[in-house]
Amino acid sequence: MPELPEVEVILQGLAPYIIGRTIVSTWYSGKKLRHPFAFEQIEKRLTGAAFSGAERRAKNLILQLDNRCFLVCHMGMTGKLGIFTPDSPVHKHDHIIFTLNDRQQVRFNDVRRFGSIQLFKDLNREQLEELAFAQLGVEPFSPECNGDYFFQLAKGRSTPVKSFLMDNRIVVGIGNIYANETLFRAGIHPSRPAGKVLLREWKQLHTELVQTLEWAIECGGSTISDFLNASGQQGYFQANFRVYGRHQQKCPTCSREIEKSVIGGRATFFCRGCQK
DNA sequence: ATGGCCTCCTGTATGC
DNA sequence: TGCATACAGGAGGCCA
Repeated sequence: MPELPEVEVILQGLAPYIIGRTIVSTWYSGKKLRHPFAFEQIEKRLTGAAFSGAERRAKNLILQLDNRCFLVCHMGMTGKLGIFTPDSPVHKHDHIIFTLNDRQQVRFNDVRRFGSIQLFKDLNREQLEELAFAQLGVEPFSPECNGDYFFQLAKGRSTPVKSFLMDNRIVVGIGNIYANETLFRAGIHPSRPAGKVLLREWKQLHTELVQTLEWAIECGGSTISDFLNASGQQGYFQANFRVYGRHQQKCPTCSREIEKSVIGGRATFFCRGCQK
């Protein structure tokens, strides 16, 4: 589910509800998540602490507390963070609930449990970056992410350009949906070796990438099966998909049939006519 | 170093 | 209707 736009949408929806609020109590289902949930430590360190900031890094949501602690939330495939009132029924796959001093609750729900919430303590933002995110590539919206950057890193690489785009050591936040959509919009065939993509094509691809991600955020993200924002609403960028999930349908540009293949074990959609 | 495959987990869709 | 199987948005680990 959540790629960069969806995480951004959750962030924007969540932040106004939590900033300045204090954690009163924490509940944990006890079920195993992608990374162990340090329940006892979190209860001990965060009870009484207030949220002082919230930001997105790659597909992580970083929630900053006012006592040199951070909660790093990753949604995995099916994770959701939402705001609930205490009387709304607990869902089957709710795993973590923070109750705040205004009685509202932040609930982490994750059917497949590929997501996680991790505690980082006794450090500042800079140290968190080194500790948790040192291996990550550039943010798509940052100035250092541009056509030249892609071109330089892709030199000599035979990996398909789609896999290259989804490699978070290169650039973060791009999952299967936005890799498919961006490559279509840039006119680049997903299985082309990354090293064979020309500089001008990388520049075009970068432009399309930024525009697609921005547009998706404005649309509230993409809801394929179960993405919901922090208020429980669906996104509608899926209405603007041009290739993702549209195999055997006509290409919106040239009317050829959109094809489906598998690259790096992931469903891949493309138009042979428009993407070279 | 690189690229490809597998796995964690549950729910849903598909085919027999 | 029931059952088996494939597949789904992420990402890290393993192996060649």
